[in-house]
This record gives sequence, structure tokens and C-alpha cells, in this order.
Amino acid sequence: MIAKVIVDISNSQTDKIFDYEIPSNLDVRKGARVIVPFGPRRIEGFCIDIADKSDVPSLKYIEAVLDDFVCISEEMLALMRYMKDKFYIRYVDALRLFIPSKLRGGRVKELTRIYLSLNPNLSFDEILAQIPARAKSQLALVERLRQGGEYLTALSNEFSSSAINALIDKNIIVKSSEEVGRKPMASVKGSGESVQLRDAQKSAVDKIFASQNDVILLHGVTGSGKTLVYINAIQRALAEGRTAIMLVPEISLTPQMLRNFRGYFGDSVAMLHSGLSDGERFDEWRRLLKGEAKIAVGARSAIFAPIKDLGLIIIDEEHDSSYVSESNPRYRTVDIARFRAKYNNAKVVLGSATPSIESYLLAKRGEYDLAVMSQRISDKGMPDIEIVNMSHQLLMGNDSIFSSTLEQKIVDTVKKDEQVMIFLNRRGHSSFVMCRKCGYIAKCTDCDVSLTYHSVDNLLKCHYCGKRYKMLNRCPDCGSDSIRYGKIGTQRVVEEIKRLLPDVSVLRMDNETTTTKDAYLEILGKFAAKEAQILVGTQMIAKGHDFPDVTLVGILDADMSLYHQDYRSNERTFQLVTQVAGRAGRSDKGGKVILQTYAPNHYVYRYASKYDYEGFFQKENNVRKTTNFPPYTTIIRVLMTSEDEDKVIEVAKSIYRRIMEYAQDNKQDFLYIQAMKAPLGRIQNKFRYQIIARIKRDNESKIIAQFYQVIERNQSRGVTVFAELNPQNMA
DNA sequence: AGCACGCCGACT
DNA sequence: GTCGGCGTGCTC
Repeated sequence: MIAKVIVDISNSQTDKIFDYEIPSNLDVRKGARVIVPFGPRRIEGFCIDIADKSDVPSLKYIEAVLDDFVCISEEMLALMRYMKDKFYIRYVDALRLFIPSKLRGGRVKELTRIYLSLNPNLSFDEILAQIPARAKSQLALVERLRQGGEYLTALSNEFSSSAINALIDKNIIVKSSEEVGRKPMASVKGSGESVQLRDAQKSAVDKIFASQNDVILLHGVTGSGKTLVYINAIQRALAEGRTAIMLVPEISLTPQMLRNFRGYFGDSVAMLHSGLSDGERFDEWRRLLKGEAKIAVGARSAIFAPIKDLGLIIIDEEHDSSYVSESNPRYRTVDIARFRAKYNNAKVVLGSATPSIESYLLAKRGEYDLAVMSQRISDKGMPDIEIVNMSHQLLMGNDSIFSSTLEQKIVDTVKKDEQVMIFLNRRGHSSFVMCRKCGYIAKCTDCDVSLTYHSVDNLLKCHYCGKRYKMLNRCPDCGSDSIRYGKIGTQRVVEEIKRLLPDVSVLRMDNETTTTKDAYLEILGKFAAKEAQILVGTQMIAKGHDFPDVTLVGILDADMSLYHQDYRSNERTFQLVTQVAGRAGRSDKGGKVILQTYAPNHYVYRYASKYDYEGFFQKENNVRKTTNFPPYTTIIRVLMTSEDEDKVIEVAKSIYRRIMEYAQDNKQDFLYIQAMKAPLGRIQNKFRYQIIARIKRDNESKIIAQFYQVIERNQSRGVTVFAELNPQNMA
């Protein structure tokens, strides 16, 4: 028999199917990992198929099978092929996504660390009764394990073996090796209680299961109780004997959230989050593969969970950009979800308070089903959003970063012993150019996208077409010389608050203060414990976490993302404002949002302040349509980088020439095509050039295929070339 | 990705 | 004449 093998080397030269003879003493199955001779060396590979003959005249033999289980299912093999066709990624890169990293190289075997926990059959009082009063060490150990089980290795540092063994002998502590790799959260018991749903939630769940469609977009306003819908839908899938995947943005994978899921589903949940060690990740993966766990909860990559009989895939905060993988291998999570749903005859639920324009358009067109939940559970309205015109503030002689309104509100709120969140918008690094008097924004005449100021050559540039403009000294509209292109940092905001309220404690959260995940949780924890009254932060504070005592949210500089040089700016700003506003008034104290802007009449703010998603969608959808931006077109960006500038230019020219030839013959499909130096022309000593095309969607797959073909043919040593579709970041 | 093969410069 | 530079190409 012949095994079709993909070798575990990520290189376009080696990413093809190699044939090997299966020796009669080996049981090589489809989906197994194997060792094969490859040239002069031995290497790991994946058997992706079994055949009885081969076209290759002389074959080598498979040397060994690596695991005693099959690690890639038929479904995942099909998915691998789909990903190759759809995203032009290598077979190996897809396969590597499917298995825990430490499985490769065989470094991690199934661990048999010893896990100790209290005997669940004994009540805590019964346990205490069995321990002599003088056995202080044993008491301490029991008290410790009451919080949840722990590994022997961790405990043996603090407790003597005599104490541990005494308790094991008395059957108070139970030893297990099967519970390896479980996080401490494993100790949180499942309540198993049935969930009381409100009518809106119930009909949402019903709609999910009654839908003829494979995708249901759940549009539920902040606080409408989407989580309960997810949990109920998962319970229903489990009741049907099927399994589920639940995806959340990485940042919302907090211990509370995980605990919540454990609470409902106990050990049926496998957690795949960034806080796991490689060994723990492997164990969770293994539990899913064996069918011991039926629900996979995690960030983007959990979409590849090795789960069978999939009945439901939930993607929470569907609009979140983290669902698009932007570094290789590049893929879109929704596409993977839809593939798996189709394969398993399962449902995909996309949940959001502010769906992406693309998803909502698909729902409008009937490609997705739409379920709506328009009421907050608390019956509280959304907090009132007040728009403050910062140009007026300037005219009135206030050029601080706080408007007088916000300043007053901050003081009031602090006095009432309630909490304040100050949100600072700092998406991207580049700065747009704006008139502080009239709010004029410098835009590209060809693209209707705001220009970016480059201090190096003192020019304004359009990141979509490369067109350059002279830096403005005066506003072309009103003639003012109050031209602004800077940005403020959280540090500066904290200083301003200190000046205003010297005695109030302030916490700050941004990229600098949260280098680790723990730091992030620590800051939020402190704020929740009311150790500080004011929290100043960037995007990070926008998501998750209920702080009932927050009654005031200030959004400084909302415009920062509005004029970011990106066609999705409006959409992102709307999402951000809605999300940040949702942080205020979570309890019956109510809440207030102050939004500071230089463009108070911009439609994004008009709709956002009224929580009018539908209105915003209509408007933005029209803009996209008339300006020919996605989802009505597709932007293809080919980025080429190299340390050798001459080489990149040569490659860029060659690719551009080929593409142009093709574009000439298919003029009707191309709206735009241009080659240029990338906005960030040199990063880490590598020169960067790009080709940007905007194409109509009718023939997009054909055109994209053509691009990839040209790229493949122009591979050159020392130059990396790759293509992105609708890139999130054009730098 | 490695590793071999192969064709040009500076050495005993 | 030979050692070794790394450019090119192959691996079932």
C-alpha cells in the first residue's frame, strides 16, 4: 500500500504530496503522523491518504508511526484542502494549525503528573473530624485543597511528604493521574441548573435551530443577554448528542468567563486559551479528540478543535478583527466555521451588538438568517451619550484635553463615590491632519480616505493609492492655522486628572502598562475592587468586565479611529463608541457617556449616540457602495520585502508587469491598480514595496487565483512576497 | 528547511 | 594544483 505524505517542512518547494510505501508490519492510517526518509535525513510527516498505486517509479518506505491515535480526522483533511484552495496556504501550515504545537517534534508526551484533590465524597466537616488538632500541616493542606485540586509537584514545595501521604492514607486526598493538565478552574463545579430565558432569548435560540440557513447572525444590543443564548443553544446541541465550539476574542478569555462556562458545563468543556502551558493545551486537545470533552472554548484557533459530531459553532463579537488571521497562515475564521458547519450539518451563530457591515449585508441579502434582541435585560435603557464639540471648546479658550462638560462630570462623579472610565482612542500609529477650528480633515481626492502625515518628508500621503500632498499650514476651508496632527497618550491624561483632582487614585492601562496578560487582569481587578476611582485606557478597557459602579464614561478623541487611513474607520468607530458606552450604567445607578469630537455632526456619532445600528448600516453601506470599497469590491495587496532594495524593486516591477498585462485583458474587473513603496517603507532593515488592486467581486476568485499564480512564478531568493485580501492594516 | 552538487578565487 | 566560498536545485 502507498501512503500520501505531507512532510513537516514549511516551504513552498516541499509542500507537495510525497508517496511512500507502507511496510507490511506498520499500520499506517489516514491522518496519522509518521517518520519518513526524506533525502539524506529522516523527518516527520502527515499521512493524508492511502492509495494502492503510485506514479513514482521508486519509493522509499515509511519508517514509523508516531502516535497511537489518529490525530487528523477526515474532516480536518478535507478542511486542509479547502484552506489550500481558498487561502492559498500550504498543506503543512494548515495541518500545523490542527495539532498542538508541542506534539510536533514529539517533545510532549501525555503527561502523568499526579494531581491531588479532596475526596469529593466527604464533606469538609467530615474531613476536619478525621484530622488531629495537632496536625497543623495537614489542616493547612486540606484548607488549601478546598480551593481546588493541585499538582503534587506544586504542593511538595510547601508541604512535607509525610503530611501529604498521611492524608492520602486516610483517603481524604485522592490521587489521580488522568486529570493531568487541568487548570485550577477545574474545581469550579457545574451547577447544572436550567437557565431561565426571557422571551427574546428563547426565540433567538429557537430561530438558531429552526433556521434553514447554516449561518445565523445574532444581533443583540449590549446587555441583551447573548451569553445566555449561547449557553442555552449549546445545551440544546449537547442534548441532541452533538458538540459545540465557542469562540471569543482573546481579550475576553478572562478567568471569570472561563469559570462561567465551567459552571454550566463542568468537565465537558475544554479550554484553549493563551494562559495554558503547552502540556495543558495538549491535554485539552486530547480530551476533545477522545470525545471526553464536548465543548471547545477559546480564541480564534479553537475553530480547529479536534471535535466530532459538531452541532454548533458560536463566534461571539463576530465583528472583532482578531478573527482574521493576518500573519501566515492567513485565514478568516468565519470561512473555516462555515466549512465545518457544512461538513457536519451544523449551525454557525455570529453574535454581536455591532455586526460588521459585511455580515449584516449578508443577513440582509438572506445568505445569513438574522435573529434580533433589541432590549437590555435590565430594562434599563442604554446610557445617554452626549456629544461635545471640541472646536467650540477651543473657541471658548479651552485647549485642554478635557471639555468643560467632561471635567465637571468627572468631579461630580468622583464626589458621589462612583467610578469613571476615560477612554483614549489610539488605533494605529499614524496621525491624520485636522483643523481644530472647523474640523476639516485632509483627505485624498481620489480615494476619499484621510491622509496620513509623514514627518520624515513633511508630506501627506494616501495609504491606498500612494498619492502625495504638501503638508498644510492653513486650513483650506476656514483659513485657520490651528492645524493638528499629534496624538495624546494615556500618561498625559493621567497627569491632567492629577492636576484636576490631586487626591483621587487613577489607574492607567495601555500597551506600556500591560506587557503581560497578568498585568492586564491585575489592573482590571484593582479597578473592580474600587482601589481606584478612575481608569484611563485604550481599546483594552472597551471589552468585557462589568463594573457596576461606573456611571461615567469619557471618550476623548473619538476621531482618532474615525480618520484612520482605512475604509473600515467608520465601522470601527461606531463599534468602539457603542462598546465603550456599554461600560457605563451597568447597574440601576444609570450612566452617562461624554463623547468628545471635532466632528460632532459626523454620521457615525449621530447614529452611535442614538444607538441606531440600522441607520448607521444603511448609511455606511451606501458609502461603501458608491465609493467602491468592500464588501462591494475586494482589495488585494501584494507586499514584497527584502534587505536588498534593488531586488525587491525588480520583483515588484516584474509582478506588476504581469498583473498589468492581465488587467489590460480584464479591464472591466479592475477598478484600480498601482505599485508603490509601502507606507512604512523600511522595517527592521527590510525594504517594503506593495502592489494594491481593487477589483469587482463578480470574478474575484479567478482574479485572486491569477495574482497567486503570478506571485508563485516570481519567487526569488531573498525576497518575501505575499498577498492579503482586504487588509486590516495597510502599513 | 537542510544538504549536496558545482563552479570560481586565494592558498600550500 | 586544491580548499572552500555560497548560488542552485532536489527531496517520494
